[in-house]
Amino acid sequence: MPKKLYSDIYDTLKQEINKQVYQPRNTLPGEEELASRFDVTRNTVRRALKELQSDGLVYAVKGRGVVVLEPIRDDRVVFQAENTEGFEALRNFPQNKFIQRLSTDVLTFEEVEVDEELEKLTSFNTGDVAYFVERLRLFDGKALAVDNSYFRKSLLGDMTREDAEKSIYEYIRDNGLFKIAAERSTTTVESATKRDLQVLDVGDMNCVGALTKFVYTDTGRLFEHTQTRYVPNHFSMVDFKSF
Amino acid sequence: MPKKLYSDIYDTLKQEINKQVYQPRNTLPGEEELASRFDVTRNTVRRALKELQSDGLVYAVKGRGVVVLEPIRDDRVVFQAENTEGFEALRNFPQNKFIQRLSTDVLTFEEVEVDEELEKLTSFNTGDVAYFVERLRLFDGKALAVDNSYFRKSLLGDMTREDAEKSIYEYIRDNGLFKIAAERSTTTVESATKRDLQVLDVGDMNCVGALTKFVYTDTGRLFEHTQTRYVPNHFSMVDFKSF
DNA sequence: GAGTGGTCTAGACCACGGT
DNA sequence: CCGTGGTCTAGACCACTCC
Repeated sequence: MPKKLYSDIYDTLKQEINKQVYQPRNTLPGEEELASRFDVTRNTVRRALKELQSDGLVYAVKGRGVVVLEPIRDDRVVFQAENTEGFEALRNFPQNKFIQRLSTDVLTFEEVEVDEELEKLTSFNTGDVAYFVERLRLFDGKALAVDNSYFRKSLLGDMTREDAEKSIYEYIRDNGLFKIAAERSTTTVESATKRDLQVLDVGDMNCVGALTKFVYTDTGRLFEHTQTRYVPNHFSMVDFKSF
Repeated sequence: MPKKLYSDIYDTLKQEINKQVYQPRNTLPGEEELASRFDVTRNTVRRALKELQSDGLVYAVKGRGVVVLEPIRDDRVVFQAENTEGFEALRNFPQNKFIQRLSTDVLTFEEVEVDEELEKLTSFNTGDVAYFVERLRLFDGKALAVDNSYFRKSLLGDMTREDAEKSIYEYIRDNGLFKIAAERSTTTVESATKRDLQVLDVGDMNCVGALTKFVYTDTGRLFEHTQTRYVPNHFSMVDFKSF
């Protein structure tokens, strides 16, 4: 039944850490010992441990062992875990209690040809045709974010405004076009533009957070460029690095 | 001479991708073929490929191959690559042309006892003694960021204001106290506080970017909590995810 | 010196994509 | 079907930390 051994081990150890079977600042049992406990090779155990480390739960030190890190209390509010994933993902998040309070307005939907300026922004090629979609994201009717997206038409075929109003990712799946492989994003804080002030409920804030995202298909093609501009005080983005 | 085979392979392939020996949207040679080329096992090749993937250069698809992703043009300005690493790291960045234009002012240096409120913020334990350090980061004399840091005293021993004025990380290294293992950070956009307006050159902006960072020692102890508050339009943070 | 994680080899079988 | 990457085994040797 266990399809992937290492992810079973990962789950088990993660639970045990949360239940304090292994306590912060102590080390886990050695890799050899875990290997015999789960009846797998050391390599498989190592793989699970690596995943725990990239989650920020443990940290391995040569010659000492795998140390359980002290936990961090975090009582963030709206939009905690989400992030570079966009609203589509947010709404499908099972743990998300806010789904019903979220909605989307498609403000703009049009075809544009990529010129030099747009090439600089999107990294698409000059001459490409792209869909430009501007979507307003509402929470309890408040306009908290706006997505400015460009999609390469050559990869999407003929898409309609109605498709965009539902979910573009759903459209891609339903038509079996391709799979999403990866995304690269950068986060900044910027002055609010006139358009921001027009469409977003920024209150008396005069700047916005900006999340710029490039998305790849599984054939290596850059297919989407989205800049999400959002009202301060409502979003957060988490990260973990080990050295 | 090659200490780590996989990182040699990683370097080689990375160069070849940049030189367009392997072009965007094409696949790399198969893992087996690369293994025989570099005269290593497939596992070792896979390790190098995994690293390339986490850099966002390639993406592996089962049954098809390892695809080279189309590159992204990016002409960001000040403080490009840096980020959750803090100013210490920024200044030691070899490629950084701005070093000489950067400086730090220690505004506050004091010992505090952790109470309940501070425990909520820092995840330190009530009753701990911590150093509170407020450092202003200047670029060409302009105050672009302020760091509010708490360090657990029990891990640092007797540190002076002078140590903080140089570099706390240097202090830790020189005294052989411990190694930095990992850090967890969250990024948000927040309203500017009175203090922000006092010390930062925000101009007419009324909000700031906030980067909250928890840092661990290699024995698993949470030892630093820093919130960097920075002026809009000068910073960016990059990220890459694959699915 | 004993025990830990880090690197690497040489095999094997499977799931998936394209033909 | 064949070739691809994904998972896993069963060993080996090394570098490091701690006692």
